[in-house]
Amino acid sequence: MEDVFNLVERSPDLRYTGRVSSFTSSGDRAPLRRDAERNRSRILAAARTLIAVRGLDVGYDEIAREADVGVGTVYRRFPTRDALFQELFYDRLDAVVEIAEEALTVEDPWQGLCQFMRRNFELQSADRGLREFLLGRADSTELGHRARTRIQPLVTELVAHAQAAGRLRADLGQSDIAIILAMLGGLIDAALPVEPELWRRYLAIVLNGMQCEAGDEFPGQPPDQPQLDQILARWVLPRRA
Amino acid sequence: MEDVFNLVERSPDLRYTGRVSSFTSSGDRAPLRRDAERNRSRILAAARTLIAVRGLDVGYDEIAREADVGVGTVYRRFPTRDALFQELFYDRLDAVVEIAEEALTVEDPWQGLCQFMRRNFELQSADRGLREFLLGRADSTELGHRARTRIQPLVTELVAHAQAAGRLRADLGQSDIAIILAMLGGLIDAALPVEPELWRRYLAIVLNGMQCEAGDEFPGQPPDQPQLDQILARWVLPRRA
DNA sequence: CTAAAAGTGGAAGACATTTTCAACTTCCGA
DNA sequence: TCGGAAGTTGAAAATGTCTTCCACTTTTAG
Repeated sequence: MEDVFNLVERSPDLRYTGRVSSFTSSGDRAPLRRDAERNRSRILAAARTLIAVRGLDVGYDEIAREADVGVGTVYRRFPTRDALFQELFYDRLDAVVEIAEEALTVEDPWQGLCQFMRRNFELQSADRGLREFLLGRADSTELGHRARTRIQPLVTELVAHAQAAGRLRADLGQSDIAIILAMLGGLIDAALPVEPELWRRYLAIVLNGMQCEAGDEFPGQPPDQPQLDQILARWVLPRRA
Repeated sequence: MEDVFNLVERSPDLRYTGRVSSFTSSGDRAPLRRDAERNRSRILAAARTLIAVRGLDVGYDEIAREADVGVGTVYRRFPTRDALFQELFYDRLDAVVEIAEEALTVEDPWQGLCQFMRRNFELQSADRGLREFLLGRADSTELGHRARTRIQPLVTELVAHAQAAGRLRADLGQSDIAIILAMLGGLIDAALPVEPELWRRYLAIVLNGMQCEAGDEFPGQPPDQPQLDQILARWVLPRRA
């Protein structure tokens, strides 16, 4: 049987592997005292671990405890949550972009789209914070905006190719993909500790439904950009600003 | 074009229409003083409105203000949130059951299943609290348990019929329906104020994917009962116990 | 080595919400 | 009508976070 969705083979591991702060958007910040730099790294390491497991809502006090540092130090270094997220997720964006670019090189454009979605979830399964960030902060922060402008065109292209190849239904748009990613993201959150691979099943169902072969026209339209932004911004309502 | 999903016509309105506390699970409680009874009704009415719009997380103080009653009164009457939810949602269950039973009488079993899902969302669109209750409290409370034992067999039957008719894929189970309902429920939450009917589009996609005609076998298995319970219980993590 | 600058910790204050309770009010039955 | 049980109220205590602040420590430059 042809594996239409390419859902059985696993992708090469894309989890975070090192490099805590070598070069980021704020890589040009004023140099810190040696002890301060050390603490900064410990805070980032602690935050990375905690946020990957428990999401964006972990308290500063908990990060401080894990990093073996006072709360005040965390506030001094990252006065806002967004400053922290910026450091944490800046380079993770490249991983997503890479996934999309690689998917564009796949011979069969439909397989490419499937692969993009699959790898996306494999990446996000390992990092709840990243998932919440990409969904909930879609456009509200500097980094969120950068994420969108880098990733969205690639998705649009993936969609167009798959449609040109006659495999993806013509009445689907780039924003439909975003919505579907968000829908399945919710499932990952809920199912992760129980059955971490369950999303593959429902991704397969959805992909099956997106193919050309069968069915009537889908009701409604793909949401336009402002709608999409609003919807995504509301999806994971972050308790803490 | 045949309207496979029957997604265009709207169902008759099933919103809550009256009867604040005539007979419920605790309909046999000791009689209250007249003023107490009146306050109780006002609290329930206020809570119903607020919770339908804003979800299960509205504070007691806000309910009290809306009901024009002291906070203490709310606590006296409903010492736990679950006691309140019990009153609020007891009869809403019947609406869901009714939807399922009606769907079972539809001639084409596939149409029946589609209709069940569609009406379910129409009901839940109007009541965010109900949605959160049905998802998040799946089995943790008395009423939640009752909900499951009443609704689940009906869904199982709907699924079996649709499969016997050769329209629903054989590798789908009752619990898959539950997961899909939950996935789309998340979308409703996010999209309601922006584009309240958007869920119809993605329901159509999913239903399309669930039909027999195309595609390989779906990976994995439908989750079993304990898995499903855990997953649903985690889906909407309620801030307040 | 020393002094100033930079950095630190964590108690205390601010805040938002939940829960209790003692003084007060209303209702019911005799 | 009246006594007392039932009910109400809202201020205050409890709770759980988030954020600030300053006396103290560490680093660095000279």
